[in-house]
Amino acid sequence: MSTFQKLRKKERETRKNLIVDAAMDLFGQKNFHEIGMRDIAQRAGISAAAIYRYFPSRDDVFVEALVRHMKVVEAMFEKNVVQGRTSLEELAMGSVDYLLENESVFQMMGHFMITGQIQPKALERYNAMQRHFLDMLEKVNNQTDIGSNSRLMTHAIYASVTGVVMAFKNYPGRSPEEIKRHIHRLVRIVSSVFNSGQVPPDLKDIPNQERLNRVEE
Amino acid sequence: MSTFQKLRKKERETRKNLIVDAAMDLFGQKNFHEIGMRDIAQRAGISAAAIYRYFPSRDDVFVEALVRHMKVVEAMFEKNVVQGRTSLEELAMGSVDYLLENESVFQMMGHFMITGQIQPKALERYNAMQRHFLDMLEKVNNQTDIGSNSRLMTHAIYASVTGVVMAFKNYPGRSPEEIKRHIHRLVRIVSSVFNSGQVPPDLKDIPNQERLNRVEE
Amino acid sequence: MSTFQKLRKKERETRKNLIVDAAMDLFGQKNFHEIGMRDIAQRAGISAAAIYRYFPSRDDVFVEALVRHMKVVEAMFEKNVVQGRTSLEELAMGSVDYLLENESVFQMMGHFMITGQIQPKALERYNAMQRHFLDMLEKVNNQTDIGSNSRLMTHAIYASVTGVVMAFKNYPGRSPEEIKRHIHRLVRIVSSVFNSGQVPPDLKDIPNQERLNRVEE
Amino acid sequence: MSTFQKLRKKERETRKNLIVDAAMDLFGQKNFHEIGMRDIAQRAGISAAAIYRYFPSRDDVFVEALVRHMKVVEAMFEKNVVQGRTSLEELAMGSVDYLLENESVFQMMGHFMITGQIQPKALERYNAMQRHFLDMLEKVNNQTDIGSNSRLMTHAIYASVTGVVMAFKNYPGRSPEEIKRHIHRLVRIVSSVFNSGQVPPDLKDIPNQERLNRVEE
DNA sequence: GATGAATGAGCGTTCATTCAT
DNA sequence: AATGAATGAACGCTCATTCAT
Repeated sequence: MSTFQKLRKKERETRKNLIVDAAMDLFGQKNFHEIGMRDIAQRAGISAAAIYRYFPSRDDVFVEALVRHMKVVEAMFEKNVVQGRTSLEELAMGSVDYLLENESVFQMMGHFMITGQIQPKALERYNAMQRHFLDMLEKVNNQTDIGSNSRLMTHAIYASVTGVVMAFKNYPGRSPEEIKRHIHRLVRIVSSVFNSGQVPPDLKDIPNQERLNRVEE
Repeated sequence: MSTFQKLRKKERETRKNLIVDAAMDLFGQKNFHEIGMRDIAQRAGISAAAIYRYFPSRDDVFVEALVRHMKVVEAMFEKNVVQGRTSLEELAMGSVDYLLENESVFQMMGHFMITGQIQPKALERYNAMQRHFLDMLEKVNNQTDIGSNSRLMTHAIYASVTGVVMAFKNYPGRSPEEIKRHIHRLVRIVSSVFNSGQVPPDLKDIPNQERLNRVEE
Repeated sequence: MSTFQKLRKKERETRKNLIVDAAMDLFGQKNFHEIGMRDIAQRAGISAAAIYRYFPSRDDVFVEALVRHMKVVEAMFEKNVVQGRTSLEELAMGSVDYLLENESVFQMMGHFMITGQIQPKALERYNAMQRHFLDMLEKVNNQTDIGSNSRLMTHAIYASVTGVVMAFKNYPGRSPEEIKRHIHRLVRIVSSVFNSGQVPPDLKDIPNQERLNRVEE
Repeated sequence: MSTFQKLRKKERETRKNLIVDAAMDLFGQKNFHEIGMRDIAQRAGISAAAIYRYFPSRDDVFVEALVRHMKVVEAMFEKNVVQGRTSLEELAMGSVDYLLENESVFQMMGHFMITGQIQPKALERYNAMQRHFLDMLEKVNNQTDIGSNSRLMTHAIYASVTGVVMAFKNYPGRSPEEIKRHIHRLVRIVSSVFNSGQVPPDLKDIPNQERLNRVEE
């Protein structure tokens, strides 16, 4: 590839970033379905039509935005998890803080969880990320041997921590600081009970036929 | 208030109910965002314009509908809770099933939780309802004395159960039956660990100044 | 139906007419595909959205416009044709004059002839009208017994007269009067040659198998 | 003009041809209105913007393409016409077949005939071409001396043949083969009646003042 | 001379909301 | 009180055309 072409490509990448950034900004302010192409365009300082030079459709802009964030979160923990230097609480707390500090990611996650409406292409990417995150969580979880079905426990922990943010992030009438402190407390409680609590005996291991079409993969 | 006025008011209340009933019905059929004023009007057998005699905007109709749904859930447990005949798991499982069976209630809850965009008046109603639900949960929780800050624990449980539904209700590529089974398993795990797990000592009681502006009310 | 309802219906019909009239006016100025809903709306003095209260889609507006004109033309000749008081030239000349005086009908006919793109519903109506017109023409034609396949001759005459208008109606650089005079001359020539000319022997009658799937019906 | 300039001009002509060729090719594949600048550009292997170096607007490209097509038709007959070896029927049939086989040529002709909207410069080209075609037709017509105003007759024949294609090319519900057969029959009828039919006496010769501003030129 | 980028205007259609009756 | 009518604003998207490089 010629230097000229490289420059072109880089420039193009830069512009894509501009658009995605604009979309992410807006996600922090409005509901997914309230964000129009014109909004994104205005925010990015270009015309709505110009977006279509970089993304084939509206959905693709959002998919790209989501994927970028996922990569950031993954990278945040990857190293420590692999080296076994992370506790469940630490991982949970880190994820929670990221969501608290990145309104748009929170919004996007929520949107996809709630509506379930997601393009196949986007779905694939989203799933891959979620699976990877669950893998990390499971690895950490396994270090604290609790002698029970680890994937199921992982799901429960994942859901609980997610739920803490979902349920209280926008708790009305409280300042961001109060909310953060409250969520932190709840995360510690959740981490603690999952570390020390007991699991129903029949859920310590999932029956075989259920494993075959496990929910998690 | 004259008898005449009373009659007026009652009639008005009846018509409001008709509209809300229509909205609630539609909740079971379509995505919350896909329900238009015309849909509600048609279902209620009136004109779209007439709805505005009773509700100032579309959102208000929906909030009202949501609140009614939640009252249904509360009523489901009220009696047993008061008589001390309900376990944490039972309460959690019942709530979860209701959300699973009422797609749009789930969607609206999520909508309010995630966007945080809700009109003050509607917010008040929503909060009152949520507080009442948390009260019930706390009452049940207190029956199992775990010697720790019960309101905080209640929040943690509430968040965890909520999170289980949020995170896995739309888990892609699974049938509703598989999802229901999976969520049930997770709810049992959550209930169990919260019943038997240990809480960090410093969170067993919240410092006084925090109590003063408690998050929950 | 109550008087009130009748009034409503009539009023509604009036408004529909307003819209159709606007569409027909525009047909005289622009190409079919250049006429937008906003154009029609502006011409009719209403908003674009209002049109959708009376017609389910853009196409339906045009279909309605076309059908109305057809009915007018049919009615023009019906009586005289039935009573056998019309000559070929008279019929041809009348049709031609109608097309010359109703630019929009000319445009619509041309549009449908050329693009062939027409909704099934509209197609059906258009065909019915054309068939009826050809029937009238054939009846007139048969009065002048020329001892040849009359339907085929009818098609040839119909096409020729149509072609005279198509080919010269917009002949550039001529005044409407000049054009009208010229077209009239050509119509007389066409009528005359068809009345007196000879038809190829093998086309005096169409072979049977061809009749079975005759083009004309 | 310098050699350098000549080369320039020739090169320019070559590129114009490339573009027009592309447009002509596309005529065979899509509806005239569906062909965009990008389509033409892609086909020609250049950028859309580059077309504007050679043609001021989209319409100009199309007019040029149309004119070229017509030149092809003229060339088809030129030689035989000059040598007096062509009959009216042969000429008509050849033209008709060309239109049947080149859908978009037919569409564009119709487009110009019906809308009458055409830029002056393009109009000039179109007219010149049409005049030339009428000249050929007249020459053939004159070989069969019918003792009448030949230009008027030529117009009538031209219009009739054109009309046959217009009226039946898109006759709905018929296969292209059926349509072709039918049109051929009609062309033969038209040719025959014009060869043998009688013309109204007063049209055998056009009055002088009319000749002065004859319609045909 | 040629191109990638950009854009304004436009498309048909929907919908919550307002208002005269 | 209730309604039919009306509308402005918005939707995602396309396209001929312009322009800096």
